Amino acid sequence: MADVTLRDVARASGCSVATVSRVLAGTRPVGPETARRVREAAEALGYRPNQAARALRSRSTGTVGLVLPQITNPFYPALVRELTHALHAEGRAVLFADCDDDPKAEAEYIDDLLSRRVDALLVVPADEHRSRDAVAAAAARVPLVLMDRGCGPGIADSVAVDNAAGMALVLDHLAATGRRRVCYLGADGTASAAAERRAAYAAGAAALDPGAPGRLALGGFSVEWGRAAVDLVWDARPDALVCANDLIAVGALQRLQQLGADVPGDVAVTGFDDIPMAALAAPGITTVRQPVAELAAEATQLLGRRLAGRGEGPQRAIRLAPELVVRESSAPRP
Amino acid sequence: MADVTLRDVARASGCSVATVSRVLAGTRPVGPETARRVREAAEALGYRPNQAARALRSRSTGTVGLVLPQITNPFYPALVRELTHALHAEGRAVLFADCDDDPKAEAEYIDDLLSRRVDALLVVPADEHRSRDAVAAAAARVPLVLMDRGCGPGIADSVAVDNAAGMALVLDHLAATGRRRVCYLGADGTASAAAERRAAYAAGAAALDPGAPGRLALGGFSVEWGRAAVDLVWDARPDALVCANDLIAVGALQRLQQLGADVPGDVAVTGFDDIPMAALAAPGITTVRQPVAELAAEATQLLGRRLAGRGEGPQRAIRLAPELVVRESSAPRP
DNA sequence: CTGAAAGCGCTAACAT
DNA sequence: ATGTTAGCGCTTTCAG
Repeated sequence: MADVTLRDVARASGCSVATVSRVLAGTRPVGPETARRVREAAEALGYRPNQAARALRSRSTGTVGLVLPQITNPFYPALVRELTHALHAEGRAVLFADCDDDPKAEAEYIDDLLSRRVDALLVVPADEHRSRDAVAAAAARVPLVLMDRGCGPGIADSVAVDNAAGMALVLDHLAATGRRRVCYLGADGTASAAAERRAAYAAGAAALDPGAPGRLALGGFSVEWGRAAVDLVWDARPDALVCANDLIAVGALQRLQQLGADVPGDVAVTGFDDIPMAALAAPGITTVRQPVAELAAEATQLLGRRLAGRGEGPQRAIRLAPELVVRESSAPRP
Repeated sequence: MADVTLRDVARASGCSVATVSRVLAGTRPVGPETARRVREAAEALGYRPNQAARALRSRSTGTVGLVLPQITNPFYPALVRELTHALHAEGRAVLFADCDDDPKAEAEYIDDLLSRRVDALLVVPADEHRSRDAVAAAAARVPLVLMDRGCGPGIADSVAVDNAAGMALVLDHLAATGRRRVCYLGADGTASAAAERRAAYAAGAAALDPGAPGRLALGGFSVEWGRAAVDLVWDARPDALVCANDLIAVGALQRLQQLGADVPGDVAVTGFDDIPMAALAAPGITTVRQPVAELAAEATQLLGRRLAGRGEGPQRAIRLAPELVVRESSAPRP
């Protein structure tokens, strides 16, 4: 099945390749009768434009690169879904790379995507510091939007949830339902999500109890850490465990169950992100829902603007307000 | 920052573009001294080959399309991860599309990927029947491997887990641990995974109890269905619920908890797939682990063979044996 | 072993 | 409104 090209369509419709190109790309006005003939011929021959040729000539592939640290992190599938749908709706295709939390692999993937001439890049950086050089270099070549995590100031446009606002929602809710001895089970990394949530806890927890800001256990964003962290704070007799994300909360719940603690009777547990598991845990986990669809829409809009405006304009850092989802894990005690 | 091209490298290294191309692509022998000069010049100028041009000329983009029904289905992230890693290891890039369980969108994405000149396609078909035409048409144009689900016989190479073997592992395990009144909570679709697991249950359950093959509730592959299905079979006083996948098992567990049934004391529960949630549920869910990395490796190998061999050879349907993962949800009663 | 030259399929000036 | 023509950057004959 030989590929049918513009020439073939031109021959079949009795006009020049330029005209055919104009009809199919809609770049310039064309006589209605000619246009019809061209379209019929194209249809009849089953013409499919060769995007490689188009890309070579027009210096635009209609493709954006998406670089993630770990697709298996349960927060990302929903983000990928929304991003790819938003991008596809604009006729763009998505080149996907999962760098497995390795900044070195990340740099290589970014490089490869650039050499494949992506029009733009969407990056969730693997590491606040070590991703920086590669991201900055890439941002100098194509429009680039950072998502979910930052990697230093002034690097590129960025879109993320307002972590501080989310943590404030949690603390307000716990205060309103009578919790006072709160503890924070968090992550110690420099990743922006970890740092911002930690800082917001420290800033807001004092309103509940003067000792609260100091009651924290810092580890990683994982279920295992959630289990381990409970043991580190259990002696403090907390009545609420504020977790930096849902995975930690799931782990905490498991360990509390082993210890025979009643949730929410003895202690409330809260998470962050609202991954699917948060709703399915027993009890359901009160958490902060990231507005994933809106994050994706903002990111693609930002890209669209840069792509249209030749990269002009000041850098933007967009923060979207999250929403508190109250479930059983923080129900008020009777 | 103007792009540096082969010409620039040629000029800088004092030889022709042809020679530079040969050095960088390694297609033909080149004098060692010239090669060194070329490589140095390329390095110094920061040369990056333009893949669009390369693709246009060589009729190969080094890109494969990956079409999924739903990235938010918790089984797929791990598969995507393994597939992209395997493909990247061969220097290929991955164009990703999520068709949201819609065969029509799936057909459009496949079409788009084809016009972007992917070298090959990896497809998890959205629907056994309605995906068929688009997949068959695509398979006629590029090497295509079906994964996880089929879509009719004779369409393309395929790689999937051996669902019948997996179900047999579950039934053997339940028999060995003294369960007799088993019920099946399954999916009614024509999707191959649903049909094969259902058939394997029907075939194998008779060995436990003559009535077992008839005790089944059929719905969808979801948590909600798992919850609802328990009520439909509860009157039969089952001592084991065999679920068609882990999501159903999670739902069943939730409903059993509400009913005050003890798992595994009163009733065992098993799943299929071994998604992350299966390990994290309470109790942990006994399930059938799909060999995801091996599935990905087989699929990429199949593609590689077709890509090298110009599409020759008989169609292959590869089935990989799964592994039983025993957790608390099916622990023997004391 | 190396260079010159011919395109891959398409779009964008430049003509008409 | 349409046709002609010149490439985009690269690989690949074909000569030397």
